[in-house]
Amino acid sequence: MSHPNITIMLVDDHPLLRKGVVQLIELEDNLQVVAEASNGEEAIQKALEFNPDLILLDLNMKGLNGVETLKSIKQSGAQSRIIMFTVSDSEADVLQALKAGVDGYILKDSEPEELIEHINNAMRGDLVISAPLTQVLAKSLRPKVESDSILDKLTNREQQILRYISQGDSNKIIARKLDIAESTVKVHVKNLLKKINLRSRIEAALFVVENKLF
Amino acid sequence: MSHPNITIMLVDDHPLLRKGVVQLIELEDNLQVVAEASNGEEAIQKALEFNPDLILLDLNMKGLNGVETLKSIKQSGAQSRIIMFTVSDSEADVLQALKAGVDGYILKDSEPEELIEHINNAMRGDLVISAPLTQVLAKSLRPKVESDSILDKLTNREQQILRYISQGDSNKIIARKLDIAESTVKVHVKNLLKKINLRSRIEAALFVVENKLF
DNA sequence: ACAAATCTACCACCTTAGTGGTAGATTATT
DNA sequence: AATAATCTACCACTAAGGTGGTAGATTTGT
Repeated sequence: MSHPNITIMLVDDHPLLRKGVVQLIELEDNLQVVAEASNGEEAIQKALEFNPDLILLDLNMKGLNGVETLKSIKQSGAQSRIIMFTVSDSEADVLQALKAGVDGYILKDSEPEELIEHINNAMRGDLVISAPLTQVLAKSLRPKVESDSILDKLTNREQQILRYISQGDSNKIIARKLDIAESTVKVHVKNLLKKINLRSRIEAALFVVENKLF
Repeated sequence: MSHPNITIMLVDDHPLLRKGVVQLIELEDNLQVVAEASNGEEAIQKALEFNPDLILLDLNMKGLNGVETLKSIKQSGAQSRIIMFTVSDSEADVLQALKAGVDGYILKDSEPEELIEHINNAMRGDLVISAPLTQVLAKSLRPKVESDSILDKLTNREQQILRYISQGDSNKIIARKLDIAESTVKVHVKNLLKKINLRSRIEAALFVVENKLF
């Protein structure tokens, strides 16, 4: 099954944990730990030296943290797939890692079989994520509840115009689309900015997308 | 354990499936199906009539689809928690439902015990999502690969300024932050807009957040 | 050491955005 | 029927954004 002989580098500042994972991995015929590192700098250097197929990277390390290390390794041109292997299920950590382009995010409290399965899936090209993170991810995609009330403050016309602003339209273009005068558009923009207490249409546009208002 | 006596409405256009789910649910002491509907319109009406604690809503129905029905029920002021119960694991469907504010998204091929557990968790206030959707959600949070190459076209300074633009800063403020003249900032803005072929800083800001560039 | 790219700065000019005010027409609300 | 809110429109003015050009200083690559 799965990939023939996958080479792996382990990055974690706890020797005991590395030992455990190595033992687990070496039980699999097709998996082989070819390098270990105990911090980010070492990881970056060894990634180039050993060019492993896959890197299991701890998130919380002294010195360079996981995300910084990840970015460096990616930038260095190494072809390794990189998986975060960490205890943190905090939204910020998960999102940061995803945005930095990890190929997987696995929690350390996963079952051993799960870890092995995830490794194999990652080498198949999947983006692997520990199942318990589903909630975390879903939440970050949801609109904030509070922001609804802000929309309520705006009249229909203002909401409509805010929608166009958040698409990057200029006042002139909005006027054309709504078939009203540009001066009228300006009035609405002025009023809606005041209502939601923002200083410019850019802030308004960013506000819309960040809060997923529409 | 968990909630005492949860009232549930089932919405699905397949009578057989409803039958099966009803039987499953009625096995639980604290769960009770108080209403069924076979389409969106009926669901909206009965949501108000029976005011169930929880609504299991099919996504693909004739007439009003699940998301539209969801929005209507929410707007009508019903207090019910609403869970999508569907076969679709497509990214578009999941995201649409989340943005519309569902309280859960459960796949129909879940194990019966899972469904029961999800229902109870949802009533505790959790956002419940079937585990197999983790990948789907994670992917939608990732930056698009192609957009990296666009960043490569920009010089360091231009990237830096684009970052500020995407935070809503004006040229004047950017100049202050970088301790350079506003006229210089304008030069960089002019050049970066030309390079990524956009017409205004708003489009640039939106481009950044939509592609999760930083 | 030289060329190319980048960063800096200024200028003039035009466009777009935002503010303050007035004011008529339409739509809800009471 | 009367009031309030909203939508429409215009004006004048200030601020901010964007374009085109020139040009010196610095960094990078060869």
